[in-house]
Amino acid sequence: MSNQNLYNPHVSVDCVVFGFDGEQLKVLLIERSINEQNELYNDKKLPGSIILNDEDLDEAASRVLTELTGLKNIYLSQFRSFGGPDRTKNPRDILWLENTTQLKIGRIVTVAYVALIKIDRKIQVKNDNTQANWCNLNEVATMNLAFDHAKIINKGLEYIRHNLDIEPHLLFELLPRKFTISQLRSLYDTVHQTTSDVRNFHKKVAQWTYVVALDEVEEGVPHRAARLYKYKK
Amino acid sequence: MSNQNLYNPHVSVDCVVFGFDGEQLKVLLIERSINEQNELYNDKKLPGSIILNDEDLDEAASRVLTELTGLKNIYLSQFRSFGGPDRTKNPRDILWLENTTQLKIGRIVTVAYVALIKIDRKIQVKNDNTQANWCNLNEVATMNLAFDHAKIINKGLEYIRHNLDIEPHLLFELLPRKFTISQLRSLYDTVHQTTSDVRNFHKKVAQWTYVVALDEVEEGVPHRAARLYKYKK
DNA sequence: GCAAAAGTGTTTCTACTACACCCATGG
DNA sequence: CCATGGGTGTAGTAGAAACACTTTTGC
Repeated sequence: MSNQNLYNPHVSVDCVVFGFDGEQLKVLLIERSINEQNELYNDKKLPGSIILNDEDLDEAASRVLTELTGLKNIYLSQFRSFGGPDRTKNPRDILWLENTTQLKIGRIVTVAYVALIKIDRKIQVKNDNTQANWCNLNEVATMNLAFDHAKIINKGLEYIRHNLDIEPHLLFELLPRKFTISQLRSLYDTVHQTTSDVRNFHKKVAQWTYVVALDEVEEGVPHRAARLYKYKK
Repeated sequence: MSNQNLYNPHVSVDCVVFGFDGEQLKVLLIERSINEQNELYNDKKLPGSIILNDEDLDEAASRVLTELTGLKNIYLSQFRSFGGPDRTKNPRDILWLENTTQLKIGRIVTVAYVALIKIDRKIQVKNDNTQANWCNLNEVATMNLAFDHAKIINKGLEYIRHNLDIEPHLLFELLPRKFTISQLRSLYDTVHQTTSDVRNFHKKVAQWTYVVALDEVEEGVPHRAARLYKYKK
């Protein structure tokens, strides 16, 4: 990526990529190494990028995800921008920025997106020396994160919590194409921070016209196999 | 405002300022004149500004409102950023930008805020040659607006529609300190695009502990005077 | 006394809650 | 045959919706 492709080094996008492993929510983070006085310092950051010339914000976020995962058509929603002057106060972050962009950086305003992906889709990191990992959300607080990325993750989580009430279809972006009611309930309860009654939840889902039963059941489980459902329209 | 105060001319804030006149929602727009080939061209724009050095996004939006209205402690909430490369494709907008900032401008990413103010508060425009007017929301579609400001206003309206369900207190930012249940219902229905039943609405409000009745009634009306209420806490 | 808006209760329906047992399957 | 999770119905409660007449006041 050559410098003249860059729009300007003052605006970036960052993506909070959520996944669900059947038990808890995960977030996709990039390993970052900084060579500081000949000592390697490791931490994590959100996938993100400076905005390219002639690129819309949404396009930039979409590009970041495609470069990172090899996937297209990922659910993406802008939720907030962060631009405090103290975002880039940490000397390690400044060092990393200047090494990465080869430019002198003042501060960066970043536009943050939430992305939802099915964790079973195999992620193929295109970029050679980039490593991405799924991290448990409740461990994020104890990890070292670049810039204000911990804050961004929290705001992103708040955002999907609010929006699942309005747009319940967001749930299905996180589930496999064929899923059981248990999986759906587990995800629903994780996001809503509730514990639903099994029977009441079945009734609720039965009224969701966009969840349809398949003539299939799950396989390879050491107990009665659950019916599979899919999301429609 | 001297140029070295400016952060950089690539990031701005714009404020969608809503008011309520008792009948409908209004938005505060700035008159803009552009001298184009010795002909004056007039249109309107949202109040906004480039971000200053060492200024947080929220601070910038707050400053814009204080400079414009003379008021402090206005409800403000960031809702979305706009950064499409075609935002600054209109030659008139480019001309205006260069005249205003005295800088060569590529494109601008703007962070948009919603502000809610009581329309009875007298607005004192500080800036000499700036004129601000309350415009009816349903006339916005037919007016000439700078940049993508029409789109920003629509997204801002969507935002408060969603958020009034979650934070009903937002309503009181738009009403006078003392208000009648009718005024509250009228505003509620305008924002929700509903027509509430009068009795049911009274019952609903009676359960809102943060709406308290005063020992006062409205004055100067040619019919039975309505009781006044205030918002508490 | 009339025009104009304020204020007030009851019934119905709907949506959510609580709660316990039998079923199918693999080992 | 047993351990594990899958699947089902009913009764009670609380919140939303429908609906019409009397009251107060200025003119």
